[in-house]
Parts: sequence; structure tokens; C-alpha cells
Amino acid sequence: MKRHHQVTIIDIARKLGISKSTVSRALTNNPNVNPDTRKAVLEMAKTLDYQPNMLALSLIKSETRMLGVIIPDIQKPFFAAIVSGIQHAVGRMGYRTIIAQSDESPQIEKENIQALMLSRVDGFLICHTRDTRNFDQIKMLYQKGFPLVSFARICQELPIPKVVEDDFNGLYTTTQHLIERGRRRIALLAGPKHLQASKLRYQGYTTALRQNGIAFDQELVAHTRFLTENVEAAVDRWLALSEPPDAICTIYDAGAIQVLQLLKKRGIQIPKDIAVAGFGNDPATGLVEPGLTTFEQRPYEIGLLAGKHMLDILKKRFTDTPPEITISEGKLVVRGST
Amino acid sequence: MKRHHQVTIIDIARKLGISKSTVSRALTNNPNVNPDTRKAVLEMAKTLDYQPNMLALSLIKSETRMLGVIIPDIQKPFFAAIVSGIQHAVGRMGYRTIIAQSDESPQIEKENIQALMLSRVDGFLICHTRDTRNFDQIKMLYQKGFPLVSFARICQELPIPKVVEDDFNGLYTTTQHLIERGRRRIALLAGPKHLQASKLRYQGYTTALRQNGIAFDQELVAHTRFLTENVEAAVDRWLALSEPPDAICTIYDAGAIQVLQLLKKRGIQIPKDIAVAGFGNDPATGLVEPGLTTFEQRPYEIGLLAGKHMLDILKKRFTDTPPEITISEGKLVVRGST
DNA sequence: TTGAAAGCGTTACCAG
DNA sequence: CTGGTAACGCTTTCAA
Repeated sequence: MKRHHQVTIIDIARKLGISKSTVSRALTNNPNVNPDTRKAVLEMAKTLDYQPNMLALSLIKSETRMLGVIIPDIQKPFFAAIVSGIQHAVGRMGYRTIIAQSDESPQIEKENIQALMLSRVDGFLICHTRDTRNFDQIKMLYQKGFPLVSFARICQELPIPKVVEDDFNGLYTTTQHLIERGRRRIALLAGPKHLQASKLRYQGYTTALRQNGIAFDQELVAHTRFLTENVEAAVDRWLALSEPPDAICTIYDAGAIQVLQLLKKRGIQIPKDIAVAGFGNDPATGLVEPGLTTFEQRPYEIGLLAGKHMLDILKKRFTDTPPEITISEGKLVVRGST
Repeated sequence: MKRHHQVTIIDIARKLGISKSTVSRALTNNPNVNPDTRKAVLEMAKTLDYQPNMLALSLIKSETRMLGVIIPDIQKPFFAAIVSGIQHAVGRMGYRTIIAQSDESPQIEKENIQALMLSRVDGFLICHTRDTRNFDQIKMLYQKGFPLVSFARICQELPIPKVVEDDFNGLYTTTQHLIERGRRRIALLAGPKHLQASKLRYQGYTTALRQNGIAFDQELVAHTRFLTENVEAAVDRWLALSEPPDAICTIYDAGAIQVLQLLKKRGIQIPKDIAVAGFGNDPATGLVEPGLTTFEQRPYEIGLLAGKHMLDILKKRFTDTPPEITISEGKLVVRGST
């Protein structure tokens, strides 16, 4: 099955004995074309099954109608939902998305940015890896004038639109809820200290404690890199405490689920002995037993918002709209674990 | 932040007072270039931060190094894992993937194929919607000579590489397992009759029954469109039977999970009263209680295989390798539900 | 070893 | 209303 010669406007022109300029005009609805000529062109185009070559068009317009989306891992439901939201938002305006996974590696993230830049995407929507601390690449994109949107794990150092989760409020609300349930020794399974989202959630937690006159106990906080080893170590440490926690609050659902399973394996009653709460309302939180109380996030909406921001930039390209930071609001979903 | 003028080889040529031909040669490692000239060009390229324009290159070579991936829904863990596998397989060879979701709509699937064809992707990896019965679009791609790989929900009517799940064997093994557990009234929650995967799984089920001398009972089979309504109706119907099933086997995990929850809500003991089994080993199956016995599939591997097939076609473009159908083998994962 | 020019498929401008 | 030609950025002959 050999690839056919692609039909071009020149083929149409030749068949019709007219110039390619006229064919082009007819095809692009340019008014300066004799109706009969246009009709003939359109018919011939159909007959020959003509397909315009977007590559040539892109070359002229310096516009590919492709957006680069860089995420750590498409297999995480959170990111998959965001991607879906982005696609549905920008798809309506005829933009396609090239998805690149960084696999949580700053190095791969860098390579992806390079490659997509060479592919001449019209803009980037980026969620950094949990370990990205050097933002030179995205800054380089910014300097080159690429439309940029940062989401979830954002780059704070650039005045670009950002869409984030309801970080502070989420942990504040969840902690408050646990306190209302009578818990006083509330542990926190946190994330890397350098991540903005992680910082804000941590602050939500400490703020709730402070406002309720509960002393902050450094021993009850564990900073993780979102790895299973970290969770296990934290739980072990907490349970060995002379005064173990009566609640464990986490800043991410996968961690909460793991905590839940570790506690159950040790025969600890949930929520009687220890209450557990997550963050995100990941599909899995409704399936475990007891159901996990968690602060709902809407990743699909985050994607939608990020996509809309991108369309805004793309539309009024060179105007400087004040870059806003959009928070996708969430709400507490109370289940059996608290 | 205005987009800079893109640096081209002409800029380099002008700065150096040489022709763009020479610059091109130097940049492409063409041997016919004076080493000194090359060095100067390379340095200048670096100084000016020259980025080759892939668009121009693509136009010349009629090759974009982009692959179109069409899936029903990226938010399903199964498809997300496949996408990940595809990307990791083809990424090594410098191919990028444009992901398009059909949202299970044959119409959108068609539009996506059209759009990606216009974008001049180098090939397509396609998983059809559950409702796709008309394969004109993919046949059109085939006729135009596009490299094609079909996976999971395949098009059987074309001699192209296909990668599928372990359909027959999966349901055969699972049914066999239930029989060994002493079950005799085994219900089947099946899929649409026109889907090849659905057919094969159904056959695996009936074959196992027959080989064990268990009479096939039409009443114990429910064909679904993978919708929650369908599952609820099926369970209701089965429970109302004068002789209800003692096991429910499903051809997809989401269905099994729903069955599990419906039965539990009705106070039915699992697996004592009714055993339940799924297909896929979706991450969620390990989280519900009791854990769901399910036939493990490796969607990531399916993606990897599909990607490799595509690379094969792309390499030896116009040779006709016999199109094979690859089965990604699975194995039974026994948990509490049986 | 280098330069000039053609060509990839289109659009857009300028004459006619 | 139509045709010719330049231009988009690059590679690839063909001459020199």
C-alpha cells in the first residue's frame, strides 16, 4: 500500500487550466472569485479528494494550532482528568494537544519542553514535576514569548496565568472538621517543602490548629516526596509515639489510602482509634472501606480553566492581561473514615 | 512580551557572510564543509540561539514525526495506561503523540481522524468507540496509505497490526475458577454484541461452561453498553430469578465493582451467597472490599506493543509485513470476592 | 568547498 | 476577476 502523491492546489489548477492563485482564492472563500470558477474548483477538489496541507499553512502563518501539555504522569487520575479538561476547552477552538509525560523527572521535563518548542507548538500548559526547582526552561519559553499557562504544580516566578487547587482552604477545612469531631492529636502527612501547593496545605493545617488553640507538634508532621516508603515510615513513627495521633490528615489521597491500609493491617479501628482524611476526592477514595473523608478537587475543571486561559492569551496575543492565579474551589466530602 | 523574530539559517549566513546553503550543510553534518566554516557556523548558531524550524523540514520531507492516538476516554485508567505505553515506546524514536478523545462518540472519532489527517500525522493508533460499527474512516486512512495500528477495540476488517487483550482466555479462566469454587449458576455481565472483544470473552465463558457440563442459561447473560443503568437492570433481574446466580462474572472491572456494591447494598454476602469476578485488574479492584478477583490485563504493555508495531511499519514503510494480531496475555488475580 | 536556484504547498500582494 | 511572483525556512541538486 504505497502512499499516494498528495493532491495539491496545483493539481486542481492544472486540471482546470487556471492558476493556483485562483484555486487558492476559491478554496479560502475569498470574495474575488467568479462564482462559476469557484464552483468548478470546489467540485474538482472533491473529485480529486484534495486535502489542504497544514504544514505549508503553518509555515506561512507560524502557527501550528498545536499546544504542548506537559504533565508528570498521565496514569494518575488527577492528571488524566486535567488533560481531558484542557482538550475539551481548547478543542472547540480547533487546537490539538501534544501530551508529554515527564515521569516526574526534571530532566525529561526539560527535554520535552525543548522538543515541543522545536515542534513549534503555539503554547505550553505545564505542570512541573514534584522535584522541579530550576525553572530556567519555562523562563526561557517566557522570554521567547510563548503563551504559557502553569497549573497544579506551578512556577511562581513568572507573571503568567496559573490554575491551582484549593490548597490552603482544603487543609484548613479538613483539619477544622477533624477538630470538630473531637480530635486533638492530628498528624499531617505533608509533601515536599519546596512545592507551593504543599506549603499552602501545610499552612491551612497549622492555621486551623492555631485558631482552635491546639498546640502545633512538630513530631506529628511528616514531609514526604509522595512515595510509599515515606508514608510507611511516617505511620511507623507516629504509632511508636508515647502519645500517638488520634487523626491523620494527608495532603494527597494516595497517601491517605495507604495510611488507611497500613492502619487496618495493624488492627487499628478507623475512625474510632484514628480518623483519616485525604485531599483530592480521587475516584479510589469512595471505594475503600471505610470510605475516605477527603477534600474534593475537580481536576477536570482545572484543565478546563487552564485551557480557557490559554485561549485568552492566544486570542489577544500581544496584549498584557494581568496574569491571574485562579483557584479551583473544592469542598469537603465526609465519609466513614472520620 | 512580543514574540521575537525567529532566527533562521539566513541570519547565520548573513552574519558570517556566507550562503545559506553552506550554513545548512554545516548544521546537518554534511561532510562537504570546511571544518573552519563549520565551526564558525556552529558557534554563530549557538550565539544567536538558532532553532531549526521543523515545519519547513516537515514540509520538505512530508514527515511530521507526530502520531495520532485516538482513544475513547483518557480518564479511564485502562486507556491512560495504554497511552503511557505508546508514548514510552515511540518517544525513544523521537515520535510525539497527539492524543484525541472520541468521548465514545463515533461522530467525534470521525472528526478526530479527519483533523489529525489534515495535521499530517505520520500514522494512527486507534481504539474505536464502543459504538463504532462503521469503519469507513479508518478504511479511508488505509487506502491513503497511512501507517495504522488498531488496539483493544479493533477494526477486524483491515489487514493491519492489532493488539488486543487476552479476551477469550480471560473469561475462560475466570469461569473455570468459579466452577472450581463450586459455583454452578454463573451469570455473565457481557458487553455489546458487535464488539470483537466482547464476543471473545463471551465465548470464553460459554466454552468453560460447556467443558464442565454446565448447561448454558440465556437468562444468566446480560449484554450491556458498559453503562451503569445496564448493570443495575441486570442485577435486579438476576436477583428476582426463582433460582438466582451463585456467581456473577463480568467482562469489565467497572461493571464488577458496581455489581459488588449493588449486592452489598442489598445485604448479600460476598462471596458466600454470590461470588463476583471482574476483568482487567483495574487499580480499583484491589481497593474495594472484598477485593475483587479479576483477570489481570496490562494496558501499559498493550500500549508498548502497539507503539512498537507502529515503529516497525514506520521503519520499513512500504514493505508488506504480514499484519499480525498480538494478544497481550493476562493471568487470574484471585482475591476475596471469590 | 561553496554558491545559486529549485522545490516542498500555501497565501498574499501587485499588476492587468 | 485572474495570473504571476514573492515569501515562509529549509534541503538538495547543479555548477563553479
